Amino acid sequence: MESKKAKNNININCSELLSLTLVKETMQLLSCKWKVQIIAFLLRNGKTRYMGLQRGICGISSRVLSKELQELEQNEIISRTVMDPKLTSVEYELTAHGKTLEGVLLCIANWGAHCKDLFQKK
Amino acid sequence: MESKKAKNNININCSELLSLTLVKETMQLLSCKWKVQIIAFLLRNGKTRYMGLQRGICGISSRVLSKELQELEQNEIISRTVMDPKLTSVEYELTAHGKTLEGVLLCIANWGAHCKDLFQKK
DNA sequence: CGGTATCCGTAGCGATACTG
DNA sequence: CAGTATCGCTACGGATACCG
Repeated sequence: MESKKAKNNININCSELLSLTLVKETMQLLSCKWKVQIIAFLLRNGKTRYMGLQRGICGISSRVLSKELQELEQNEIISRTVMDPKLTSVEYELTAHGKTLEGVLLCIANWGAHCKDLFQKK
Repeated sequence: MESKKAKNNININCSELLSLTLVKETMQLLSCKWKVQIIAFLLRNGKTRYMGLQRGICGISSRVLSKELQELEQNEIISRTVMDPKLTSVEYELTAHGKTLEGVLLCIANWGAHCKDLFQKK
């Protein structure tokens, strides 16, 4: 869009730009209001049905749950399985790929814990 | 691993809830549109002035930059130093605490890279 | 230079009703 | 049960203009 005005002393090399892009993209995958909760829930509880998710994740509306599940499915983080052809039972679970997010979430949680310690000491 | 599932309710134990809270809170700290870019920029370039940030982070408006810097400062991720009492020079840099986010960002970027590989193979 | 103040459009979320 | 459809709100972000 805009022209890069990095004529001054700002240099960004390729690999750094790349990793920044990766951070941004990954954050976008996760930064919706409920996505991390959905993922965390599935990490803990495994395969779960639609209503199970809605009951387990307190406060999420049907509309939003549906939308975020679709997005997670598009990104192949979760899989959707229709157990009953009459749509009376659909199961969601993390894909193998989705499960690798556990490490990322732990990393984030760890930092958060560290952060809390720091603020409590003051 | 024993997971208690009541008929209607799903029980989550304390430590799990706690870590989920930590993930959510940390995500909130970072999930504004430009924050990770500000942090990444400061990780690379170190101490930077206001205009330097605005030039370096392509597309951010003055208003938003200002707001996000304030929030980052409140969370003690960055520090703000007035170099000139007439406000002609103000420098921002990561605090020691802020620098610990590098690991988290790397973790996220790594996952993103892994993720891309996976999609390209298909 | 380093911000605020103001205005405005849109995306995101919530609540609710409804459908197959 | 597993979703969509509809509506309404508001908070976020972008574009200026302006100020000390």
